[in-house]
Amino acid sequence: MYICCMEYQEAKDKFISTWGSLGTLWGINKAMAQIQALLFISIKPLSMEDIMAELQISRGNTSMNLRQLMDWGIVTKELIPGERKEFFTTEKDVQELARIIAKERSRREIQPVVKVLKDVSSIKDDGTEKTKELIKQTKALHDLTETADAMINKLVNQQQNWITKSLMKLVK
Amino acid sequence: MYICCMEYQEAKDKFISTWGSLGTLWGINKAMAQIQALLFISIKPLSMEDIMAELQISRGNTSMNLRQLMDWGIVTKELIPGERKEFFTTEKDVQELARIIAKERSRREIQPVVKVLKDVSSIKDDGTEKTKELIKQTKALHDLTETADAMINKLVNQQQNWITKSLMKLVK
DNA sequence: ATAAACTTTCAATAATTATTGAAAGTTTAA
DNA sequence: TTAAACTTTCAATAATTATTGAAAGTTTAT
Repeated sequence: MYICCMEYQEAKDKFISTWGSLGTLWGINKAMAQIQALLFISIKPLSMEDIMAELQISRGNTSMNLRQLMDWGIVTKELIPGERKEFFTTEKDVQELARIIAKERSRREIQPVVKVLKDVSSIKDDGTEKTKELIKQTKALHDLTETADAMINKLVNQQQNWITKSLMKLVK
Repeated sequence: MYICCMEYQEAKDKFISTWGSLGTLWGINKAMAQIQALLFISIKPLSMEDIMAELQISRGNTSMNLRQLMDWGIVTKELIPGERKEFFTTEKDVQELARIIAKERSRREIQPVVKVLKDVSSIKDDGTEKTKELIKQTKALHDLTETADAMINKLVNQQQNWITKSLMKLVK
């Protein structure tokens, strides 16, 4: 029994810490990613106490990061009848999770950059070579960023269905 | 003429600082992203002095970040005949840039995570519900991450040719 | 071999970002 | 209304990450 639990615990810890450090990749901080990871593999909603105890983080930290996860739309409060405490769950479907994250990142980070690129690439061409280069390169970046963003959103919006599978074949 | 140059300078500064703060999105720091941005819109190779002066950063900082950009394969040294100094250029084609960045990020960050997810999802199923959940969820994440990574790499590897265009239509 | 011109390294410092914990705020039960 | 149970806020602090600058290293020209 000891062996069994060690195995589970070890795998769990490894998952949570890895997912936590991956946080930067999808633009969130360590604690936020770890809380999400913990909820993601939990078989029931967790309270703030549970999260604090599992991840060894303070009440304030837990509260603030849960709030952010809720702002992202990844975590939701769960009211359990007869319980005074609040409980939390995360979206369990990876497809839906990916969809939400892609949409939020696009809105928060990519769209503002696309706008700047558009503005910069729209300055008046005064005929100098450096201005021409600035316009040309920012325009290229604008088009690429917009296209990539659109494609990721489209892809992520598909259910894991025949479309994705056909695309995989086509792209291969 | 003053107006003209202000316009250019303003647009340039805006581009460099925006691209710099976007750095986190593709996993590099501000100075690194700014150096790359500066080179990206420059009409000729720049020396370390040029970069230091333009971005107002120290010699050491410039040196270290140029080195990292070279490690990424985004920036290359240019030897100019008769010049003692080293000059630098960045990849100017956005498609190629995207290809390099996607490949490097995949190698540096995504692959290690895929490996952990694979390991974690491969632990022995001891029959408990929590273990089953851990295995199920990390497996789902593994598949998603691997698929997404593969697709991004594939997409980014295409030249902006008929394939990409057909995909866009299909996915729309 | 020497010195000038240049680049790299790295310990010290600064800037930024994350975390804590206790006080203030809120909700519920009695 | 009060007090207990709980959550949020936020100034202080800790941890992390970026930046500096000067010393050490390298290359080239003479």
